[in-house]
Amino acid sequence: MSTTDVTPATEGSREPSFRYTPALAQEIEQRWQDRWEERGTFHAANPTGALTGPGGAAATGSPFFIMDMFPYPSGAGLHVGHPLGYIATDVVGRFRRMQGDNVLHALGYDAFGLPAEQYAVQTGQHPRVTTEANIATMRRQLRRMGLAHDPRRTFATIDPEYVRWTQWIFLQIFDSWYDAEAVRADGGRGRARRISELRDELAVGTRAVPGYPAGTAWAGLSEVEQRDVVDAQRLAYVDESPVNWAPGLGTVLANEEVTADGRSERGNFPVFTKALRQWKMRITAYADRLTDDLELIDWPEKVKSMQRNWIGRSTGANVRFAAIGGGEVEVFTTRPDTLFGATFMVVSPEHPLLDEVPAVWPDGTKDVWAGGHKTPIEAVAAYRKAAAAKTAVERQADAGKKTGVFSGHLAVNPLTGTLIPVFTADYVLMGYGTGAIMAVPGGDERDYAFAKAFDLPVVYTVAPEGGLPEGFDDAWTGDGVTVSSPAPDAGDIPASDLVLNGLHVAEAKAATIAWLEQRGIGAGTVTYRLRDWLFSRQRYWGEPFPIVWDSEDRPVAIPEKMLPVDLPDVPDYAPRTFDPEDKDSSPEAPLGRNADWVNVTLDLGDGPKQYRRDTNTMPNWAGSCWYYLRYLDPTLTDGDAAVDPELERYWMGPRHNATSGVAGGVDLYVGGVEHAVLHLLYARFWHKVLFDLGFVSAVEPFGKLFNQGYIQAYAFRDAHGFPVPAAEVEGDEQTGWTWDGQAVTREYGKMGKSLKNVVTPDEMYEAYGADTFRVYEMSMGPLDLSRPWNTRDVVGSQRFLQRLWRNVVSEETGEVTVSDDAASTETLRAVHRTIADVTAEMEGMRPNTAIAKLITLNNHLTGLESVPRAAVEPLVLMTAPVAPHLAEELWSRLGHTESLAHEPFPVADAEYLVEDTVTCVVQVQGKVRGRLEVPPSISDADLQAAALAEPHVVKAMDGKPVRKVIVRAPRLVNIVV
RNA sequence: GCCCCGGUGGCGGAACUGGCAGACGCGCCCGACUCAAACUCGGGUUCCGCGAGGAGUGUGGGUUCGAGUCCCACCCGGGGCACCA
Repeated sequence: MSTTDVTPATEGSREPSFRYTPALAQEIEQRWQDRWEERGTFHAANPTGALTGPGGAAATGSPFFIMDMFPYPSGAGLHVGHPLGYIATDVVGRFRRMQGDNVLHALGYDAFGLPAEQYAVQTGQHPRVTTEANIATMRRQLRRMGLAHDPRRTFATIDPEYVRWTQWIFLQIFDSWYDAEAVRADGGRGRARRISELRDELAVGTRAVPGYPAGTAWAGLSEVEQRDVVDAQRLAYVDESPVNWAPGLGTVLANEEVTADGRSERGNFPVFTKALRQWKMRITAYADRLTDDLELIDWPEKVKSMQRNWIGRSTGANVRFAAIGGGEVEVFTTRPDTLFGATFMVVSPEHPLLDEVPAVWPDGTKDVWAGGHKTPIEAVAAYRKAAAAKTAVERQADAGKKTGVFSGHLAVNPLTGTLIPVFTADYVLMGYGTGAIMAVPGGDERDYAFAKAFDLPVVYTVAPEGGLPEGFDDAWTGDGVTVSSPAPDAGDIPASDLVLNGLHVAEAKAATIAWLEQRGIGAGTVTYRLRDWLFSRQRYWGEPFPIVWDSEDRPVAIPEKMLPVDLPDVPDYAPRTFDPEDKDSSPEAPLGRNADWVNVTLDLGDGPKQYRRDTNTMPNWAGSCWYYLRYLDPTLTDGDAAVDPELERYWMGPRHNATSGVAGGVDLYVGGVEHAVLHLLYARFWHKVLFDLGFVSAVEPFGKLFNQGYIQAYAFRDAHGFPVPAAEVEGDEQTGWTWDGQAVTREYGKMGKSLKNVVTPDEMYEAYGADTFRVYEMSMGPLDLSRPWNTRDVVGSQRFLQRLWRNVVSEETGEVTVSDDAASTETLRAVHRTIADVTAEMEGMRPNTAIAKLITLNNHLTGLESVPRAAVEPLVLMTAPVAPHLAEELWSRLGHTESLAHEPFPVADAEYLVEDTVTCVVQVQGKVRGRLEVPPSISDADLQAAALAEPHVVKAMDGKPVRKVIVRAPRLVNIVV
């Protein structure tokens, strides 16, 4: 290309004709974007198949798979905060490509889901129409940013060919069960196996029939009974159980989509617990692996701990307490060692023990226990009714207040033989553990509060930190971690043959569990907070289930050949919503509105039969659970699996030399922290099922995860509290802020239309160009930190690029001004120092400091009489990841005909990294008093002598004798007097 | 309440394993160019002090020859979890 095809910046001013202005930047940027696309510059080469590199090139270099959390194409459009992560991954990807890696980077669209559907309902257009329009807008905005994506590998989760594979994966999960004993490929125990293998084992009798008495013969069951047994084992199953129902949304939700205060994450509607027949996924079978394998991956500790908390594994013991009058109550406790102190029990209001209670209050019932009721039957019925009527919100609000009532049941503490009362109270949840607890008020705050409220005895069994409470004898020798049997005067507790005195908690737990197991009244066990994933939604805009229901009302898989099951045209795709508070309402699926679609005659292998289609759709998490696999080969339309195993092994297989390490997976996955327990947990679960079934070789889908921060913005409000356009506000921190002559107040937070503080990428392209925008976003601060957007500051990035341009091209003539004379040693040192630093900063994903070093070098070149080629070419190459268009343009003007995208990143020459002299700091009493220019190789003794002779140092020592000298040659000497 | 981050100039932020605090940028000040302004370019810019010098990384203690960095206690800000036995 020549220099003459550049449009000079005119604007009617006397600005130099060839200055790097926004207009010139835009021209350069669009030209290079077109060129990249024409040449396929960023095509990533697969090791096999049709997807080759630029010009049909084969795959070379180490595979590096980099990914963003793909966007949701909302109608609102992008603001400058959205692309931060995309620019960051682009910078990393471009850097790695220049280092010789085979970089796979593309972007798809997560396009099913509630907001798209709501937007469509509002605008009266079909969601497919609005969604595709939104995707087109977003593609345009993102292309204009110059992202080095492989354009052949983009897709949307709503594409029929994508839906086909989403449904296919569902069917794999449906066709699997979890064998906790089976050995899997990575050596651990427990994996998904095919349903056919379960049937075979049941048929030959090597596996007992679950849910039936031991010895039940499989052949003795009817066909329907057999199907029910098998269906109950599937990893995707239908189950009637209490689920989260949001009438205001018109759909049921997963636990992960409900906030702590009992509202829907989307829309903030109240959520009620309602028993409904719904699809679930058996994610609980993977609870241990989902916890343990966090150790294998390079993720932020914060996200790992959020997942650990969500899964909530706790180890302890189940203990059976015999109830008076027959039966028993099993409890779960994490502290079996405190069994001595269990002075009462509490069961959840939903606990089956309460279905039968004594007719009269037993002897010893205190008035406060009975709650004013004449009989336990009356008391328990009243309490259960009240508890059932409580909403999650009320229950949350009452947390801490202890309510409950005595059930009339008495049980025996197996360790002490003491009779203890069984209460029911809503602080015990049916959904956790066994729905019953042994209450140890001496060790548990909640139990203590309950004991105080109901006048129950308190027995301490563990020495608290900071000394012994009154009433304890010398058995308490510990420092807060010893346990003991209760002190002799702690209550009417008979002695036991289990003595824990003096043991540490862990030892005491183990001893108690051994004692319980020996007597067959308890066992060590593990409990999880995680519940199975509620997978069906009563919405239109999602993947239909590839399931039909037969005449026996049992689910039947649609054969793979018949996929995808497309969304039907329905008269009305709006969800059936209800009064948000109407908890008696029931979900109604929009897909049920098309009877012709629902009722079908299909030949599923045994002749044409009548079926009813499942009318649920999948949650929008389904599409994001496997999209990383789709990038590997988005053209795959048929075959036996959603991804070619060879491609998966190449891009994602376990490898020790990549950041993803032994677990394999995507090498770098960048996105917001908001998906810590939703998308990231669900995707790991699906991936592990696919691993068990042999479709993928990586143990984990995402080897390295990075959470980028958010770009936030200032918003301004007038005296009435109404937001005013932030762009028109004047003033600063000192003077205060005004808009249209009136004082306004400033606040800091999100960017949004309602706050009138949105800045769009399009505005940035127009006013500065994409490169300046990219450099600004990357130089604002560390990538994982949230920071405020300040349009005022963008000019700094523009000046940097302008100066870089001027170091190569004359603003007056447009001629390249670079000198081919040799560069000075000083300049070469600056260049190679910068190469070393920038490489390190880029490898550490710190573009902000990398840019600072680039600017420093550029400023150095600016000060030279003429800019040597040997200095500016490395600088241009190093700038390419952050400002690719300008770098390409300069590279081309410097006489290179190929794109620099695949040009090797500069490598520092060690010769120029050593200095002739270094500055040695001389401290007296730790304060800097003098400086010495010394050779780097100076000996400790020479340096000490020089330091002690330095005039400022001598003065500071003030004639005092030297007590000690610390020498860290060649950088530092500290003299102690 | 528990857990995890963070607190450095007027602002965004630098500072590798403890070793010159404030890189780079914004803003501001001074100067050059200009009739003038903008742009651009050069210089300065932690605070106090004319100066020598002194103080300084949320607060208070500690370890160390030496602490933004390590330890203890506390304050403030952000995030996560929260009656999970």
